[in-house]
Amino acid sequence: MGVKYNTDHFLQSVESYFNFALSVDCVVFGFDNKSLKVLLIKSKMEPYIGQWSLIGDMLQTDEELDAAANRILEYRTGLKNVFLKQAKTFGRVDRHPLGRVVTIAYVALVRIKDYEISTENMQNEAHWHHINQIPELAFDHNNILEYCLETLRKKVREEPVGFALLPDKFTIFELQSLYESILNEKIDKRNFRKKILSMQILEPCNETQKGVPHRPAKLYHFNRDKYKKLKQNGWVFTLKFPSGSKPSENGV
Amino acid sequence: MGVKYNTDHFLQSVESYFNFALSVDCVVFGFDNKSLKVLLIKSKMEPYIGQWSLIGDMLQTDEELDAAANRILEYRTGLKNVFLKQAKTFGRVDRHPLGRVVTIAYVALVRIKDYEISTENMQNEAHWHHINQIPELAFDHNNILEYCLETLRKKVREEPVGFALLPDKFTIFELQSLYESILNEKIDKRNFRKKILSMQILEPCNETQKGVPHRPAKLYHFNRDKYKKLKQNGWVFTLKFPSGSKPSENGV
DNA sequence: TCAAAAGTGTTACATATACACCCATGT
DNA sequence: ACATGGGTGTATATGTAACACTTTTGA
Repeated sequence: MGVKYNTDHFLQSVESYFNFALSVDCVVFGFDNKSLKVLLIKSKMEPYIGQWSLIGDMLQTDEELDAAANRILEYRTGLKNVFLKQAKTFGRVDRHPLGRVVTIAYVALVRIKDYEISTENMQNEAHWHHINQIPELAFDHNNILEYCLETLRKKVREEPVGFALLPDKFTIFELQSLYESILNEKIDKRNFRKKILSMQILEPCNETQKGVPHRPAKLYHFNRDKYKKLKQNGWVFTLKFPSGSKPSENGV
Repeated sequence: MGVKYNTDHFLQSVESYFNFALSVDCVVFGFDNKSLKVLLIKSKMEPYIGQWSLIGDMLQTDEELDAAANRILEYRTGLKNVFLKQAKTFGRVDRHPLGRVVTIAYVALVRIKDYEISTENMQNEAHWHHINQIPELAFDHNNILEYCLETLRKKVREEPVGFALLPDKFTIFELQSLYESILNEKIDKRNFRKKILSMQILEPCNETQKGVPHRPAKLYHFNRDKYKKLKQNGWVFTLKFPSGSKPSENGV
C-alpha cells in the first residue's frame, strides 16, 4: 500500500479505490416499419443463464466509454457509425452477481435492414423484441430498458433522431408510423404532414415507392445540414401531439 | 486467479476487471437573486493543487451512487434533501492522474440562503462562482460543468426545477430573474407573468415583501402537488421565449 | 422627488386542432 | 372490385409576441 489519497474525511490507500468493475450496456432500438423493437441476447451468466439481456460487455481498462459502446455494438450487429449516446449509469450495489459492477447504459438507434445485411454471415444470437413484449431480463436490465425508452420518447420530440431508425429514403407515412410506435399514440395524418414538411428538414428524392399495393408514395430524405443550420439560428425541432391538455381553472 | 468470465471474445480472470476507481462529482448550482452560481473548492491533488474544482469524492465500494452524491453534498454544504440528479458519466482514459478514475456527475440545485445558514459553523472552503466567470478547473471539470449547465438550461424549460433554487416564498419577478440568469436572455415581464400564472402551479401566500425600496410584491410558492396532478393528466410544463425563429422558405 | 420594481391589456400574428374525401396502385 | 395507403384544405381555437403606462414604496 503506497500513496495515500486524502478524501478529506478518510485516508485510504489509493489502491483500495481501484476495485470497481465497469461495464457498458447498449439498448439497441430498431424499427421494422410496424413497431419499435429492442435487440436482446441470451445471458450466459449465472444466475441468469438463458434469460434475455441487453447487449453489453466489460469496459477495458484503457478503453474510452464511447469506444466500448461502439465495440459492443459492432460486435453484436456488425454496424459502425451508428447513433449511439450515453444514457445513464446504473450502479446499484447488488445489481451484479460478480461484485460491484457499475454499468454505463447507452442508447443505440439502428436501421433493422442494415442490421440484417451486416449479420447475414454472423452467428447471430441476438433477437429483436417488440417493445411492448419484453420478458423479464437479466440483471437490472428491465430498469435500464425502461429508462432508455423514456429517454427515447423524450428525445424524439425534441430532436430529429428518429431518422436514425429509418432507411435513408422514406415516406412521410413511415416517419409518422415511427412516431406512433415510439410514442404509442395515433397522430393525425394531415397535421403531421403539414408540420413535418413546414420544418424544411425533409427533401424529396424525386422518387416513389415501387411495387406497393397502393398508390406509391414520394420518398424523402432527412437533410441534416439544413437542420444544423436552422438549429444554429435558434430554431428548435419540436413535435408534440394532442395528448396533453392545458390546466383548467378548476384544478384537475 | 479463480473464476473466469466469458465476455465472448476474450477470457479474462474476473478479478482483473475490478480495477477501476469511481468518483462522484456534484455540480452545485445556486442563485443569489442576481445571477446563477456554482459552488467550487480548491483542489488538493497533484497536479491541480490550488486550482478550483467541483465538489466530489471517491465512491465507496458498498455505497449507492445517489447516496454518495448526497454524502458529498452534505459534507460540503451541510444540506440534505436537496434537488440532486445524475447527469452524465465522464471517463476519459487520461482524465485523472491516479489512474482510471471514472466519474459520475450529478447536478444539485440549492438555495444559497440555506447553504449560508447550514455552513455558518463549518470550516468553509467552498466558494460560489458566477457562472460567466469560471476559471480553469482541475481535471476535466470544465467539461463537466459545461455539460451540466447545458443540461440545466434544457431542463429548466421543460420541468419546474427552478423552484429548487429559490426560497420557499418568492416573487414572480425573482422567478423571472432566475430564468433570465439561467438562460442568459431577457424575458418580457407581462408575457412571463401571464404564462407562469396561467399554469396554475403557483399559489399566492397572501403576503408581500417587507422593507423593499419599492412597491412590495406579492409572494407566491410553488404548488408541487398541483403540478404533479397536472402532469399526470398529460399536461407538460414548457417555458420557451422568443429566441428561436421558424424556418423560412428560402433556407437560412 | 426620485429610483426601482409592481402591476396591468390589447392587438396582430402564428400555430394547433379537428375533420372527410378522392386517387393511384397491386392483387 | 377491392383493399391499402397517398395525398389534399379549411375553419376555428389557442397561443405567442410586441408593446407603455400608472402605482406603490423607501430613501
